[in-house]
Amino acid sequence: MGVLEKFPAARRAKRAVEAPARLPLNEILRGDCIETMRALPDRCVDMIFADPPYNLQLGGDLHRPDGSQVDAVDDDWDKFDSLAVYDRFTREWLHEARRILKDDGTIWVIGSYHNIFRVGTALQDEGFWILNDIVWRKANPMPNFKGTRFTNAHETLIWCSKAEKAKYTFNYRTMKALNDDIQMRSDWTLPICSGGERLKDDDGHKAHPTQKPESLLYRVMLACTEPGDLVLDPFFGTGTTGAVARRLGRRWIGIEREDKYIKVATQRIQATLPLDESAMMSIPEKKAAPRVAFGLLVESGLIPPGSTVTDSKRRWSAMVRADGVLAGPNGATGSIHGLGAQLQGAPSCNGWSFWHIETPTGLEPIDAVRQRHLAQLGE
Amino acid sequence: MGVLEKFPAARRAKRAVEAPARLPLNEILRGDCIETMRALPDRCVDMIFADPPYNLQLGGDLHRPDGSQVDAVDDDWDKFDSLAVYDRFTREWLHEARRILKDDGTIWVIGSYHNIFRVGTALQDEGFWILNDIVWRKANPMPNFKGTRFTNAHETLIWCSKAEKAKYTFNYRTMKALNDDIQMRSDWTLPICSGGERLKDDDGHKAHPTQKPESLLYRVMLACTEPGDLVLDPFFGTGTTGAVARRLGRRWIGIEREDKYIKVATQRIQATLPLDESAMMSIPEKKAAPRVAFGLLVESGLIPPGSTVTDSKRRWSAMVRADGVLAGPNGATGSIHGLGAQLQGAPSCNGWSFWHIETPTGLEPIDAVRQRHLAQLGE
DNA sequence: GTCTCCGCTGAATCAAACA
DNA sequence: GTGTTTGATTCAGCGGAGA
Repeated sequence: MGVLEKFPAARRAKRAVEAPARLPLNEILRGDCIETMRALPDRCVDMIFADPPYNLQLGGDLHRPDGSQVDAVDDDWDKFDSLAVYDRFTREWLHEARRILKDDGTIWVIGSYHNIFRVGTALQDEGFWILNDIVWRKANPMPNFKGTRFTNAHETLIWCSKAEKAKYTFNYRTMKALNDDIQMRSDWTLPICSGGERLKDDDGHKAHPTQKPESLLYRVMLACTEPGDLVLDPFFGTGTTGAVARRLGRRWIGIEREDKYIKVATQRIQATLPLDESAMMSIPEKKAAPRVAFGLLVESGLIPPGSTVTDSKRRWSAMVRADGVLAGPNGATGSIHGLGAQLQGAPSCNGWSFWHIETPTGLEPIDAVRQRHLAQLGE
Repeated sequence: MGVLEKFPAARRAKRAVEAPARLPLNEILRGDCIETMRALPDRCVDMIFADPPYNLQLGGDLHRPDGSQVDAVDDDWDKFDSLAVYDRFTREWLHEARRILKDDGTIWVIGSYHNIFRVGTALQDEGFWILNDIVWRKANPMPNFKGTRFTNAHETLIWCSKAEKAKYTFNYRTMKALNDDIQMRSDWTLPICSGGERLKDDDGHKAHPTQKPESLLYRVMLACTEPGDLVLDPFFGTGTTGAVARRLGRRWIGIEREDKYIKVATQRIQATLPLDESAMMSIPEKKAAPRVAFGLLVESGLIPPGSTVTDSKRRWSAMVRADGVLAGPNGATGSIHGLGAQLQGAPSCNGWSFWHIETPTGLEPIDAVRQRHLAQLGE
């Protein structure tokens, strides 16, 4: 388990090379999602976003567990039969999705209470590891006209890594920045897709019944992919995933069965302009900065040997030795981290923020010295 | 499907008589929930509220950034050997629950992403008919300390009738009144249980690791039961269900395995005073003011990435990045507030009034965009 | 008595690089 | 793989201490 955040350029470049040349990039593949995924190689996509059907009227692709064909318009088959059919369909496409997902990739699936519990169970059973369930709070849901239930005002997304210990990309800082510097929560309030964003067919009717808002895909992709990553959407519909991927400089593959949606999506994506790269940049993560050993600052004279460091409340102090080791009270010594932990009796400690040096304007964390040093290196 | 609302007094009276005299009313039954339910007769309760173990599968210790340790749920009752074992347990207790539920009764089950998909699947498989899934948005959830995921800020409740065509009670008007005369939605924002409501043991530690807030049960019971109805909670814990039932003039049965919880719950419920009947229909409730992050306007395309913002006198300008961060002159970046303060050399700055966008009619503060967005949300 | 500051806490599947 | 080292990481609400 681990988070890949702002990984080195080498890895990003590797990603671009990894994908076999024969992969159909930035294209809509026409066909059944399961069969079409079967034609794609193992471990070739960085993220999968899936908005599977949940009306159980899935057409001729569905078979009962015994193999017999299901007639979707035949309402004789009971609820349990239909649930079993839906489960089978879900497990099949998730199985293929898992095969073609890279080991450090993630999958997102969106649904409502009609199907999301089946999907979540199938995800866990296939070995995916749930990282979060996300609630999309619709700012403007359709009211419950009959007054028989609560207004169904949300949908649920499930976000999974490929396995419990798998690494995955999560752009924590970017999400925090997007939320006014407060951690992004698992509930997202976004308007439904309407107005000019809602695609219409030639008759002026909505082109697709469940077109998702671009803002939703925008947040998903900003959170869990890097520019250049490959995103697959096996239920492409009107191509919201493709449009947002193009806008954010991600590559994409769409799978869609119906020609009318392929037509609409193709036009839509062609009309979408990629963002300028400077506008796309995500927050540089601290983890990406080159490491600076404390000893380096001592060597450089930025923190001279023999100087004294204290914690912010001056409860403890220590002397900086020439080798970068701190000498604390009662003969205690250690690295900036080790001594800080030792004195506080804590399991661990970030010495960079714990220790401070005296300046004319007051105490300053030694991390500030490191940052100045880093800034100097960068020039 | 049908809703029993404002049913005639006759029906209410009938309910009171229906329950066999031998039913243990307003009592905590000590024992395993499945075995104990087996001893109850068919179709005897009007509602079931269940807060089963979540099967959290937590790993090692978790520390806050300040070094303190998170007091995690490590109780034996939350440990299951596998998902299969958990599923079997879930199906068994749901099967008994279904048997003792009246045909026009409803069941509520609460859970998190660890277990709720298993629960939802099992509910559907047992023949329950999902009416809504409800999201409890926690006003004050625990943050994600390591920055590895989205803050897990909600739990999910599933509300079911006994069958697709079953009648059930839903007090639509009560819910609407409770929500400032707007239909109650499927997402409820409520604080977690803390402060004086949180029960402590003799040592001053929390008596139960997962005590639910009374406000949650209050809303559930107001929505789906009538005074005099019988509510069963098979995982009674510290008795929130019993306390709220008593307060609202409902009858209750609790099932709990552990003596320490029974003891606490008994005291608690004895100390709970039933509401005056006239007071029973209203809840004072403060509505949280919606907070709109700048990034939300960027995501929504209201302020497109790449656009330029300036202060009112056009002394400074900055570019809006895709993540909602502003990129100013000389490589300076920051949030709308942070960069504004930085450029002015001020300790702080209200970015909403400081930054403006160009419009056909001149400069407009970005707060105006926010206000229009809020108006659209209708919140 | 009032206001401010500080500390504590909550159903959590919570690190990564290097030797 | 395993163990060690480095160092990254938090929000809202309540209540007690202190001004």
